[in-house]
Amino acid sequence: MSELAVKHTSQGVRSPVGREGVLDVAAQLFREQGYGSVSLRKIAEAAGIKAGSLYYHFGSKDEIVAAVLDVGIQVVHESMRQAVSALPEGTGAEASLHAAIGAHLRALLDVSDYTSANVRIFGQVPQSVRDANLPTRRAYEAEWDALLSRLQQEGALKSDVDIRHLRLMLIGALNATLDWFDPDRGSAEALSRTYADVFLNGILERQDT
Amino acid sequence: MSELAVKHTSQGVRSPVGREGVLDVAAQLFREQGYGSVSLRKIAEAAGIKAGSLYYHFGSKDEIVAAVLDVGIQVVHESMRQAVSALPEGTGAEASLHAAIGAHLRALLDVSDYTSANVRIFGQVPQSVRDANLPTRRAYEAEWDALLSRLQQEGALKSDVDIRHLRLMLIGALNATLDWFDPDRGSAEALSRTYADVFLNGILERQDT
DNA sequence: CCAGTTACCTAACAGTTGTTAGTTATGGTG
DNA sequence: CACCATAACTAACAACTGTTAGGTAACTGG
Repeated sequence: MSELAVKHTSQGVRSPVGREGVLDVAAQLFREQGYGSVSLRKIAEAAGIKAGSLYYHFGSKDEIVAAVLDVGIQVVHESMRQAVSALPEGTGAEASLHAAIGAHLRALLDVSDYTSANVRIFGQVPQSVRDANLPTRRAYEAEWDALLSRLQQEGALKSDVDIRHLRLMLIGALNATLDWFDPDRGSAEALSRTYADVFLNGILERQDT
Repeated sequence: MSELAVKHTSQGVRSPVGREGVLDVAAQLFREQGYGSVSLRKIAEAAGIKAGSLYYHFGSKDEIVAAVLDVGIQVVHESMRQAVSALPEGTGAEASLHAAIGAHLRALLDVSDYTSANVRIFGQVPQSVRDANLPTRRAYEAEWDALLSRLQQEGALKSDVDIRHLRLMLIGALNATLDWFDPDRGSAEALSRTYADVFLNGILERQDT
């Protein structure tokens, strides 16, 4: 069930688990159980190999978790970048933000064990591992800041909101969904509509229209 | 430095660390380092006693962390409940929500190691410990739902927003501040103003006033 | 002054952890 | 066929984990 193990292709060729197989399994375990309670022996067992064998592919546990963290950001970054740049030129602020929010939530909730593992365990890993992940994170944050700044300069966003602050609030709120989101009770799609609406228009009843 | 240890009062009476001293120290360590990397020996050392002695006050490590988690919610619950009920009758939705948000953020960022420890480690502790903390959590969540429902029934909040959803989004965004908030770069007070404004009015530029 | 309670200490246990060294089986290449 | 890189395996290590049993010093009520 949980064994990737040694599969045989149609040619009868022994197909090794390999570095990627280990990372896939590690990302899934980290997402499900957090950092502290996932030992190298658990990762190895789920991958269908023995603990010592992990050291053929990686130099340490830190190296494994660092790789998972980096891929996690890269996936959501690429997803968000692409979603926004695919929009027709002159797209309004509402649609742009909605696209970015949707991409982030889909990567987090639907698509990637790596991204959800990153959000889940980043606060649990050793300082050195966190530091190693920082450059990748900063690149993603810069992408958001660029989008928000652009919208603000176009006059679509209030001029008095601090961009960094807004980004922290937004991504913080999105990432928090990981703690309670249940795919059986709603889609990431629907969620992103709700979030975009609240952030753009607020929750106060108004007498315009 | 980090030793509570055995202090002497003015009468020369030996004052023990005691159950509360242990919990105080444990809450601080959990807040700073997370759950997994705080061992009983670390807690004991920081409290100025030996690891085995912890079992005089507690039956297990789970019992310690469970106590920390419960107190954490109780503190923020009491803080929020009191802030809202202290408002003059007939206070508007904006002021009410601002008070509740401010109370939550102050407990989280200024006041309590217990509350911040709860937010930080809840996702890291064993399932059984999480379950034990659930009733206390639910009571706090119910307090928020009551407030939001009241405001919605008064017509102050849009009628189409789901209360549970809104509460999850709001508390999620507030708790996420723990990951980046720096008391040297701003106050919890100022933060709560920003958050209340964004949630109530949104970030879109409008042409009213 | 004695008995009892409170709050600690000492020393050890069994299990788990990340990690290492040395070995082995497989499949492609000259 | 011989050679070699790849990708595993086995077995052990020292350190650390939560936990337990039994002992001890100090203060308190009778």
